[in-house]
Amino acid sequence: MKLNEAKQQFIQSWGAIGTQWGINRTMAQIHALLLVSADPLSADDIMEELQISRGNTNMNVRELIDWRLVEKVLKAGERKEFFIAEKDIWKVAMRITSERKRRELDPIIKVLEDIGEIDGDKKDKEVKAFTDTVGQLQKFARQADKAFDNLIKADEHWFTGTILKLFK
Amino acid sequence: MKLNEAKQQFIQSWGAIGTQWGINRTMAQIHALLLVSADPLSADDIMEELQISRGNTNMNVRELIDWRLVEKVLKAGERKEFFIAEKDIWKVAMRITSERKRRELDPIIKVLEDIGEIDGDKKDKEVKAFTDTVGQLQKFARQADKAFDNLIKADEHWFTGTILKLFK
DNA sequence: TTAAAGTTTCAGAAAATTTTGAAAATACAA
DNA sequence: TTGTATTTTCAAAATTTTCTGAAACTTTAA
Repeated sequence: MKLNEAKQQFIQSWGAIGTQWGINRTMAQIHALLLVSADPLSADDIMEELQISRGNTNMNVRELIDWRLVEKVLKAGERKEFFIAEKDIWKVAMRITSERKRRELDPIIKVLEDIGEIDGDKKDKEVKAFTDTVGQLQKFARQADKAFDNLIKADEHWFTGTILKLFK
Repeated sequence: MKLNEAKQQFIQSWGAIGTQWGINRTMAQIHALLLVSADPLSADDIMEELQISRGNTNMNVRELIDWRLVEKVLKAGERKEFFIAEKDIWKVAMRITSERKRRELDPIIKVLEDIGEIDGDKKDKEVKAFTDTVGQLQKFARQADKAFDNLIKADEHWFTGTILKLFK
């Protein structure tokens, strides 16, 4: 398989997978493109490569920067901005994990707390079914929350250089 | 907070979260409704409660059954079908995990294998950038694949009754 | 300053996804 | 069988999400 063909397939697949996980196709494609590019790309490069508009490019690059998956770099003597992706896949996974945790898990825990305590007869089977499920979810969500925190913390500190490298 | 109000909020939140993870809103809402219902519900019950059409109900219940999160139950003397959700959140998490693994991770690994070996000069920095990233992703995906397999296997066997219960 | 290069914004258009509802299919009782 | 209750299907409609492109804005060099 030729490089360009393989690149193209990677970009398309990454886009499709992103879609299934609630990430917009273009954002995933830009990410894929930057992940496999040797050098920083400009907005024009991305537009050209993916055949998308300037507005779309700008919005999704900004979103990727928000997620700390991509950053701006400047080239000496060039007025344009260029973009580069974090290439260490472990770091990428960590950033996505911590970002989704912050944006989604934390709010879930809040909702579960709000609705966990309800008025009404605790003997009523409808009440019981509700509080049982919500209680289980609370426990589960808190456990997951802690687990992710530890994972992220561990990665940001000492572990990084030693034990976790075994898994890379 | 009253039971019905809390139930309603749970259903809405679950739907919103589902959307962010690429699961359609109605599917998540039906799941939420069944999770907090004491008794099995019929298609009519679900339609009534969520104010959705019969077709929509049917499609999404079928999908939930596909995911092994919901099952049909029959009531003696009733011609209608009723539905009930798996209520053990640990099992729910396992099923979602193994289903997404099967549907998504496995195909990713296949794509990465297909595109991992490309023609061309391995000294070329474009080629190198591509194969490096794809190689890292392959390693990562395989590691994740194994980890999930072990988790699922462990849960299906001996562990279930003993060690893992500590985390519930 | 001015103007050219580059970036951002956002209303409307396009595309993708979800939902409806009625017809067809199926299951069951008499 | 036949008739009725129930479930399933799927084309079209509604909704949601994404994308475009041109105007507004910003930055920089001269």
